[in-house]
Amino acid sequence: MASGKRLSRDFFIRDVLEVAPDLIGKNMHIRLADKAIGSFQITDVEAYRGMEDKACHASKGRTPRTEVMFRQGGRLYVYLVYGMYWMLNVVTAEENHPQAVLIRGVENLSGPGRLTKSLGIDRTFNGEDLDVSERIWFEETGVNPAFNTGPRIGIDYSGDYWKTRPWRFYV
DNA sequence: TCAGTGATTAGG
DNA sequence: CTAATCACTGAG
Repeated sequence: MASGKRLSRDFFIRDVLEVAPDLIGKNMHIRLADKAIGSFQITDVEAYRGMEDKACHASKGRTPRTEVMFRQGGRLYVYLVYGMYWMLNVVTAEENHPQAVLIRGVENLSGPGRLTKSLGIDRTFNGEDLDVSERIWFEETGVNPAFNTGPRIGIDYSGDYWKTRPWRFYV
């Protein structure tokens, strides 16, 4: 597939368990504080899948915070955790299928909280449309790095079944 | 191992 | 209104 092409809505309107591993090796482009566009290859993601997934915020139903996850895929879901860290997620699937991919890391930036802090991602990115945004989007690269799978991080509260789903994908 | 930090949510 | 919870990080 050609590189340098923006991933359009159709890429994200698929099941999160297809989209999440597919994002490994793709480039995230973002307008930085100095106005330059940075390009970062994605290395670490997690899938959160619907209302039945007890680790997914949408499992508690539709709330103001989770509203964007219920929309059609291709937008960002950004929220604050522990009063300090913004988490960057990409909404996937069709409308009313609340799913999202947490971007845990990109090349040279490990950890979801450190990533957003470094790149200047905050609440203003919540709901951003990845089809048309001029400050953040994803691009095809043509590379498909080998990756590992494992349980998701920081969701011990979700019970034995959900906390052991191997829905983390990382290089 | 554990405190920091404040938005979000359920409940009274 | 109160209080619990939290998809994390860095210090010790």
